[in-house]
Amino acid sequence: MKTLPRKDQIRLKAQVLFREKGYVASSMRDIADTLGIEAASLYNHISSKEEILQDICFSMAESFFVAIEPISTEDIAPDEKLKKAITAHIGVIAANSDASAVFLHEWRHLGNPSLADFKLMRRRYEKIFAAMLEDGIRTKAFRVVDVALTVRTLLSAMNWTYEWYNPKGKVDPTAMSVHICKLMLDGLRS
Amino acid sequence: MKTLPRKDQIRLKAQVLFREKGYVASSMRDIADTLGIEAASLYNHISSKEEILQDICFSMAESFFVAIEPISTEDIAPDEKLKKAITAHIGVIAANSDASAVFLHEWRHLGNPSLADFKLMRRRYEKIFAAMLEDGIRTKAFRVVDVALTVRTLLSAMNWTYEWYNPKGKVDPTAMSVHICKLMLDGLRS
DNA sequence: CCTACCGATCGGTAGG
DNA sequence: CCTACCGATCGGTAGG
Repeated sequence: MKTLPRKDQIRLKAQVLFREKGYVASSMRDIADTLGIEAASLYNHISSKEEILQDICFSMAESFFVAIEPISTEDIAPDEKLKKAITAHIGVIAANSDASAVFLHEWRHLGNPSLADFKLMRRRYEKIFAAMLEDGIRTKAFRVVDVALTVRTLLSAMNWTYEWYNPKGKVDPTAMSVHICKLMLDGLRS
Repeated sequence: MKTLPRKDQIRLKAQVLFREKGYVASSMRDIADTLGIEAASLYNHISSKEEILQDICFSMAESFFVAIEPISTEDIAPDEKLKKAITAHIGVIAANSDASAVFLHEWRHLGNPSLADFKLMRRRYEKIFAAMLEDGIRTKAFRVVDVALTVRTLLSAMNWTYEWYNPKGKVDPTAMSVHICKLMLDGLRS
């Protein structure tokens, strides 16, 4: 039961506020209140409000890459690989639902150069999924689809799931993953 | 080439700003600047900043209902009905991409009672899609799925499309609809 | 970590 | 539709 470093406590509380009210509408005083200190005291641990947002966004990006990259290089069937990737992605979201919400919605309030870096990382991440789809198309495991469009649809289908881990988990991550895998691979038709 | 009423001009300019910077980060002075007037002058046409957000959110909600409700009562096969509904929904987004972005992301900055009304409308809208899925499951056109979960996945798969009608339309709405219909009904597997 | 405070900006009003 | 202005609040700093 070790107490976290103050900086981590700040990020954790800020995540919840940023998710609930949005980054811009959350003030430093709001964050300080949740910690029982004055707003000015926050600046002993962080240098700016935006630094908190940066920490959240980039550490989440890191988590997604760490989860997905090893899978992308595995030598398994395309449909199995995609399933593992979907499951891993949703697993990261489920384990960090507040941070995921912030990562997904508040990144645009980053200033440059962080904003440009963030967009590049996102493109890199999309390309990993694109490569998995292209592999599947080439080996005839998947039908021919517009890859860019399918990647975006797939990511959107996964990225709303943080909402279900809101206050208390309604559905477990495994069930979500199984559902989305099946829907994306085989569709709704019986 | 009739000039729009000032109030509509305000909403149109605000849509673009709210989409780009978010509702909270967009000031009344920002909006006034795009119209070449002073911030104080806006209050001759609207009563508050939030009223603009309300107008955008509720007029979009209205557009979605107007598009989807007639389809929901048609007497056609479940898969055809779902296709028409997806096409109609994406059509509304494509025709109002700025307002759609605001509708989808900024609604939470509504105050009560608007916020509560908005959430109710959204639930009503989800139920229309849920009923279409349940019909399909009952008649064996669709396989048995978790309906609530599938509705959310489907809506998410459709609702990112406003991004592709950003500055200039990259893809036409018809292509987007065909793609998403096919993916949702038959999946990725060949 | 606090007190005390800064300049900037916010949504909005009064009065014309 | 403008000038002039309001109180509130913002992110952040100085100094201890």
